[in-house]
Amino acid sequence: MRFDTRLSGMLHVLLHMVESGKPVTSEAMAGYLGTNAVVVRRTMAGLRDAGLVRSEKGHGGGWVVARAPSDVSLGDVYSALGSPTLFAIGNRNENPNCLVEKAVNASLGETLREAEALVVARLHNISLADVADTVGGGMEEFKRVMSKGFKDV
Amino acid sequence: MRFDTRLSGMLHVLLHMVESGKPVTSEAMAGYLGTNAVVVRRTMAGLRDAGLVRSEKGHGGGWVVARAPSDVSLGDVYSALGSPTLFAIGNRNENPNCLVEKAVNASLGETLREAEALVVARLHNISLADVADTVGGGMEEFKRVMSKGFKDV
DNA sequence: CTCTCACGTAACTTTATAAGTTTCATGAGA
DNA sequence: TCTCATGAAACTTATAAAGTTACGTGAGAG
Repeated sequence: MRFDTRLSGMLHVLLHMVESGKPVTSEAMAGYLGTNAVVVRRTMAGLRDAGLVRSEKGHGGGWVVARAPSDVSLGDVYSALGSPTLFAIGNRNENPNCLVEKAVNASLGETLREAEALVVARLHNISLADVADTVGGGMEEFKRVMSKGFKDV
Repeated sequence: MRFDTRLSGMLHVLLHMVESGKPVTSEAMAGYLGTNAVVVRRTMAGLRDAGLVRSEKGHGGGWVVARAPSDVSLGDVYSALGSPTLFAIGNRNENPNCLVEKAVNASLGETLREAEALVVARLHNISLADVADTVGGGMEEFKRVMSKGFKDV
């Protein structure tokens, strides 16, 4: 299975967008991620539909965060991506006739559901602002923007 | 990504092996799983190397569980499979230069590590015997074998 | 008005990996 | 010695994220 890095990637560019304070183009974000602008647009489309970001066409256009960073949780971003499958493992057959397999599914399924609930709860409890606060090193401009509060550009 | 069902599949056949009380062929297990005997052998190889099962060639051969079902945890089986990747999501780049990406990795990584630890702990806390106890419906032979304790065939 | 910038989207290719398949070798017992 | 069963190499298939190509649309700049 190739491993889904959309959440990781989108969080990365969202923080750069907050840092920038002005519209960031798909091309620039593709640069941050070492990927293609089309991949960025495709993935950002979910966040736009969820109201987390807005996009503007033309000169000076690009993407901006549509809410205060303290009001966007990692869980919001995860949901906006369509709540992609969290686990790489799982039950072979979700509706087996075999009683033994049903027992295995129940046991394994319960464990995974618990872990999923934990992850989703944690993600909803961390905001972009929280992550921004943990960015180390001389990011003065970043801290300036954050300390002044978010301006809805 | 195609989703890893080896743990689920192996637990299923292990319980059938316990139920049977005699060697079960790869062919029979492939029947339980709706798959191919070679897939079963390939996957069971890890459990054999970990000492959880033994295999015998020739007439009357097949696979047997090498320990008491109460002494084999789901975590043991997971480890024997090589502790396959648990999550379908993760960080894009584990060793970024970008400070923003480092902050994202730390935040997301911590959440996933916590959930992974929870899953592994839970799996180590459930034995094959525990799962067997939850098998519902008229599995008299199964219960008989379990109540008599495990015979090292 | 038109040129350029930037997003929107469809359609296709690439990549990684579990799963599945084919084939042959080896060893155990009837 | 014939059959059964595992062992293992080598190959194909399936799937979904990621990557690419190509073209359309709307918004400023000049």
